[in-house]
Amino acid sequence: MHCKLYNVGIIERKEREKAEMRRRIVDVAVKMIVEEGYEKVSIRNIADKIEYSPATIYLYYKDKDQLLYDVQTEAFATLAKDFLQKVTHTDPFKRLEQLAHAYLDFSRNHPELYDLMFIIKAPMNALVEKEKWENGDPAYDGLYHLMQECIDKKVVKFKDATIGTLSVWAFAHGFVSLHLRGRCSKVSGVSDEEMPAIMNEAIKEYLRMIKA
Amino acid sequence: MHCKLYNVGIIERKEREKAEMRRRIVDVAVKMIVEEGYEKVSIRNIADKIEYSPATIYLYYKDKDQLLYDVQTEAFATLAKDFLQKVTHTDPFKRLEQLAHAYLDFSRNHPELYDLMFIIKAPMNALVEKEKWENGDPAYDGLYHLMQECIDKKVVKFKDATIGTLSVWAFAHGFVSLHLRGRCSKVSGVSDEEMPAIMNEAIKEYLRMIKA
DNA sequence: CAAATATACTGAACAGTGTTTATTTTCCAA
DNA sequence: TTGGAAAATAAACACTGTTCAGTATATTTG
Repeated sequence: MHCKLYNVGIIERKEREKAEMRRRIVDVAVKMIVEEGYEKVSIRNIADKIEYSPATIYLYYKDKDQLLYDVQTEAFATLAKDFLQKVTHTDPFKRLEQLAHAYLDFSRNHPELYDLMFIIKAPMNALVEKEKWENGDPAYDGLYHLMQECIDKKVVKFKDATIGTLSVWAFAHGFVSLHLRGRCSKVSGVSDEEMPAIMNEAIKEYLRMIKA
Repeated sequence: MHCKLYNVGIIERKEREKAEMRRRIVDVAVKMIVEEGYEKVSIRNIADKIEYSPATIYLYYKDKDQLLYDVQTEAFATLAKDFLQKVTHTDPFKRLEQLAHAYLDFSRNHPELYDLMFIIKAPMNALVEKEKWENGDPAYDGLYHLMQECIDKKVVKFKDATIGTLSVWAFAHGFVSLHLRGRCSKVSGVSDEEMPAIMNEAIKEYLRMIKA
């Protein structure tokens, strides 16, 4: 007769080992994405580096999208760390300025991670029939509450926090993504070298304009 | 002795045929990208539809990136048509408003083309060691000159046309691309259905803010 | 401890991708 | 008609994500 297999201690250890394996997979994927670029991240390359067969990856992740979702989680964690360290001011509008510049800095320091977080489709495929994007939510929420505070204290022109939040985000993301995907330089004499300076200038001007 | 091969008429016909083949390739690629999505566009699928072998494509295009660059050219041509039809006002600021809304409309009517034009990396790889992005240039130039006119007539707050142009473009593109790549819905209760309305609202508010 | 079974892992294959090369077919000029 | 240039292709190469049958390892049971 088939009955209780494995005692509780072993089950716990197996779960721990499963989690550890997933960690190893995600860690090596993050390393590869940062050091060699997103395009070099393949199941086979990951398998090579952790010294397992490619098929083994599929015992820990349903597909590559799910794996990349966990890599994205990691990327958002490093962004959160940046924010926590750099967004310190007590004045809400100054905090908004710090946040915007921290966002731009992150995109420059970790362009491949930024790509995975905000541009690449793959990790979002892991969200089908899920209603929340847990990875992006904390960052969005942080900006949203900051925006709400700015509205409450009447330091910005926005009336609606959602529109204010999305507007600031879209403005920054628009610049970053056009630049990352090579659409800015090579149009009418805007070179790649001058882009960071122009972006900073534009963001400053935008913040000046939304200021109440 | 080896001497003048092919008379002039035949050479001309051959060149015409070469151009016609490229047309067929690009046309079918555009059709596929619109009807089946960018991901379904492969050299083999294109070859199937034009009834040639995959290797033949490489007699007319160095690689897929070069092919996609020509598809992008086509996409920009349809955007230009939209602009020409919809951006008609004599007042420069109203023309700016028309342009912004035409841009958003285009992204909704042709999301896959928008992707190829402004997000996907591949077509830009065709530009290595080229200093100008001929595809994007006319659209950028149009907005730039419009912006310059707005600045000259003091109907916008911008002082620098480059920053003004890039700012408006980045703002619109930021919204469109975040939405297209599924980053907007599924964050803190912003659903996919309400996004177009929010985007219109945000653009209107932005234009109000840049107005002098 | 040995046998039975549940779990972990992998080699090999499948179906795709972009691209190259050797070979064949088609076309044109002498 | 024949020699040679040009055009087209079949087949292969080196990748990709993914699946599955079969092997190896762990763990529980008799």
